[in-house]
Amino acid sequence: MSAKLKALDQNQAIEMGKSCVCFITRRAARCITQFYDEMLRPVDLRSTQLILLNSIRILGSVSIKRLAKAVVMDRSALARNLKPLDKQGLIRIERGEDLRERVVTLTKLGLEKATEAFPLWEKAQAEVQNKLGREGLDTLFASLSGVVLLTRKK
Amino acid sequence: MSAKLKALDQNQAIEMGKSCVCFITRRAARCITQFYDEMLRPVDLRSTQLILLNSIRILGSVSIKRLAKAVVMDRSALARNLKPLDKQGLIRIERGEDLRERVVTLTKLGLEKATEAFPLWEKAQAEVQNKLGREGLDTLFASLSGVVLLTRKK
DNA sequence: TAAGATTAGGGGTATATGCCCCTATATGTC
DNA sequence: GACATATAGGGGCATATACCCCTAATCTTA
Repeated sequence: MSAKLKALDQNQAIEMGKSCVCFITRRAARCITQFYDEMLRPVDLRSTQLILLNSIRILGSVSIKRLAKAVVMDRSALARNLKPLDKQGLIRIERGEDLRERVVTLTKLGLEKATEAFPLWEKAQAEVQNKLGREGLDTLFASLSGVVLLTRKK
Repeated sequence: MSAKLKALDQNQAIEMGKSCVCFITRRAARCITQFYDEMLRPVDLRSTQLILLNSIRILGSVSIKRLAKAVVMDRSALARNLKPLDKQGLIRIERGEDLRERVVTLTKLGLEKATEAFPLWEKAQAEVQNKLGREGLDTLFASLSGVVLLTRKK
């Protein structure tokens, strides 16, 4: 801080509060996460966890690195998020052929869990879709996907 | 789990992976947060922290409860998020007239910090806006605001 | 093939976030 | 004014998330 700046005024503050993409996106993520979490409570899974189980279901046996890339998440954060799933026996984590790698696999129990969760997810999804309308949902997706692609490194 | 369900198949899994509003929103929030965080690094503030400082700047002295409502966040989560700001002397937390309340106020240092951060925020914001286009940004806002309003309790 | 470069993960540290339950304080009612 | 109720926060617990740095394993190249 070299030159003395004119202090942030109320108008600037309001502009930031109203238009900040980071704020609005995080806020929405909080709300939506709570909503899905609530819907998933009967099967004792958080939405974040279902997302991971489902991603593993899609990818099959997959390294941490590749899974992290698929869900666009920091590797070490992902590794930590996998721990509760491992502890509950929903996934298995083993050394890969390449000994540097850890390979993550869905267990039988994990597949069952995802299977139970699916209809609940569908219901949550349907409600949100209902509220936003088909069109609203499409534009939301387009915007958010755009954001991911454009701010993502590498 | 009473009746035996048919196991989640690949198509269902892919549908969930592609269309889950929770997933896509969280993913976008992660990316955008990283982007803003990086831009704000020179002033040693995280985007979440700037959002809070700015909200306090707008509201003036404000109780935890009211601030939480303003940013649509869990009270206790918010209280915790305020701690690092308090520790750095950017805000002050005092008992209110109503002794149940804690009143949060921006300090001189906090205002300075927000002031320094503002141009960096503007730059980040401009870049995102640039990428999405004015229109894209507007629809994004409309959708995400809609989501917040509709999933919010009370 | 041995030395250097690259890659995959893990651990440390810090923050962000929510739920539940407990305590302190107010408020409202008889 | 005493008691029931409602409200504001705090603490415990668990998870989510990122960055940095370290180690182990693999790959590249002289």
